[in-house]
Amino acid sequence: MSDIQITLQNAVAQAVEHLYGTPTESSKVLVNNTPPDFQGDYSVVIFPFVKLSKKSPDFTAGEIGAFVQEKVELVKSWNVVKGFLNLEISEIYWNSFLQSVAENHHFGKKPFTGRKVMVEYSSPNTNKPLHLGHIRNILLGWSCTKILEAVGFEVIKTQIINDRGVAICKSMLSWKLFGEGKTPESEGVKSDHFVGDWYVLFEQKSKEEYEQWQQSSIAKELFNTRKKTEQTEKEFFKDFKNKWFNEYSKLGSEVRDMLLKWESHDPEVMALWKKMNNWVYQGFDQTYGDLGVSFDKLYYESDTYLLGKDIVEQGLSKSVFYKKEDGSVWVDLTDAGLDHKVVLRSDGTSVYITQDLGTAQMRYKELGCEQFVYVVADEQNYHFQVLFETLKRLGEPYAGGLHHLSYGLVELPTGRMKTREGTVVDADDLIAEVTRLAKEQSAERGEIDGVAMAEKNENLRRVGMGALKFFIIKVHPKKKMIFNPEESVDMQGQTGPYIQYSFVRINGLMQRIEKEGVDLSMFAKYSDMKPQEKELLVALHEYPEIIQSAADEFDPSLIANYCYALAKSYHRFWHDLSIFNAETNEAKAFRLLLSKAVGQVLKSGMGLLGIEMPDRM
RNA sequence: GGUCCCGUAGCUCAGAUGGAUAGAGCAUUUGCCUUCUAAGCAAACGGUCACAGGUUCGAGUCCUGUCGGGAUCACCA
Repeated sequence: MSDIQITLQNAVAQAVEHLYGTPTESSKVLVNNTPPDFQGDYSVVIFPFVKLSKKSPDFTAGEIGAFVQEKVELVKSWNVVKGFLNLEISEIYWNSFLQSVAENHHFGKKPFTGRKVMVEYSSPNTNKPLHLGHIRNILLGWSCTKILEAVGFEVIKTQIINDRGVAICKSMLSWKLFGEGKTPESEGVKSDHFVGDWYVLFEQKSKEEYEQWQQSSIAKELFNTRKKTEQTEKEFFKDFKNKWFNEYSKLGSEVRDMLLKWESHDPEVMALWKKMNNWVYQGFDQTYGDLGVSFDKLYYESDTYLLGKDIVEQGLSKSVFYKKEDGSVWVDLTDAGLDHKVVLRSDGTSVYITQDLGTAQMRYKELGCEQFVYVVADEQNYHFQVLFETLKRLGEPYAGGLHHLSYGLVELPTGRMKTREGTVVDADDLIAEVTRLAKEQSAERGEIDGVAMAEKNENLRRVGMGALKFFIIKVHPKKKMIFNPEESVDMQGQTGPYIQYSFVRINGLMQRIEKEGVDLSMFAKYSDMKPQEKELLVALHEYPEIIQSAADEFDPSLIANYCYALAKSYHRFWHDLSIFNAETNEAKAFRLLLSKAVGQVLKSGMGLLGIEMPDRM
């Protein structure tokens, strides 16, 4: 609710009490924006008061309208349509509002409140490069950090790196067996892709080994004795794959051996592990840089995977957890609609959730945040429900401030991306592709042919990335997304470049103001406001509320849709009205000031999405 | 089977706390650059808001059920 809407709510509530003698809670009064086809700026829904007035909706609206106009100076006029009271706000209000926006680069943002939140928005595995799914995760999370900052939080941006386990051992073993000492430099391959390639090779070699093994007499015998009725050989071996890898595979046993050596800190394995992970980090850094994101604090699973044992002890002593005869420890969450869940294995080792419990506690002690946001795909909804509920029962002080920003998976028109089928959309490829597209389209237009190469490249990089980022962020996080690599991302219509283009138009005006030294102070004498101008003012007016709801709901798509709507209104305004050649000097000043304000808000809003504005395009 | 999420135009998506005739973009068709950048503007076409009940002055929005799609229910991470 904006200040003016609250004023109107209060006035209506007063009117109802005064006219019909029944006190009404002002927050219950509905004050919406008036739809474009009607005259007025804000509309009050009158139906709820009809019971009190015992008169017709339109008559009631008239009585309330007269009272409100009397009471609130800023209400210039009112009219009634079918039970809706439409109120028009005076130019004085809009003019002073416009001036305050144009003068304030932080319009819509709140000052620092002293509150602190941690956002974990990337959790990559170190055995392969980042892909489109990671991009959605990272962009949503990054935008979320910007939005939380805008409402006054100090935000600690973190990533947890899954740098240990079977997966990275596969890459390591594969390189050790077949690598012949090759390096990313020697092969001229981006270093995280280099590591990923060895992982892929491992899977390939393992598949070959499995196929060969299926011909052995042991395999034939297993098939004949254990197959289910009607099961073909192919089906049987498909199901058997994990068991084979764990019990019969030579590569499988070598990987497990390597994992054990890693756990016992074998120097040779540790050296190899560090070497390969460093290659991956180098590659990740470049991709993060291209995406324009950064972190304040890094967590490595190799440091945290043993955490959580003491929290299990605490849980047992508080009787939040219970122990079975075999020594495993459990939590019973059935009364919260969840299930029984293991928190410690019978052999005393951690499971995934043990680690998360421990990490949460450690972070709280270390960072002192009151809120924690985890940006993780919706596959893990259940896990986070269990995690949060468990922390709550343990009485952790931050338990009320935990939030899982859950988002839907990115899918291809053919379904989920699959490494095995080679349908994974690689992050670096995609970034290169959108940049190429932006350059191609710019060349077709020829608008900035004369601009210096470096400046041109930077502008077009922003356009390409703007297209990609907007494409992803405009969709509500919890919805799954379809991405068609054939069509890639658009640059026309409801897109990032569309919004950037409206900014570029404004930027052109601002440069001209500077060159020609236009005096904007006479804007306040402009009184004949056009609908296209009012529409922009109303939109600007909503910006602070939009940021607040985006923060409350952890939903950057609200900002994206807002920016699009604002840009759309601006394009219409630009088309319909002359700005520099306006009818009067007052109109010219007003439109230029309005343009300036719109430009600032667009830049600010897109900044909350992690999208930079080009100067020219 | 239990729990959760989704179902809006041919396609991709908007539709705060229930409010006025359900909106954009893409695609298709058609207009608009001697005037501030046409990555733009305007128009046409396109809908039983999955279906059936219910709540009420009013339901795409809330409740119940049905049907479709997805996720998850490991001493995996």
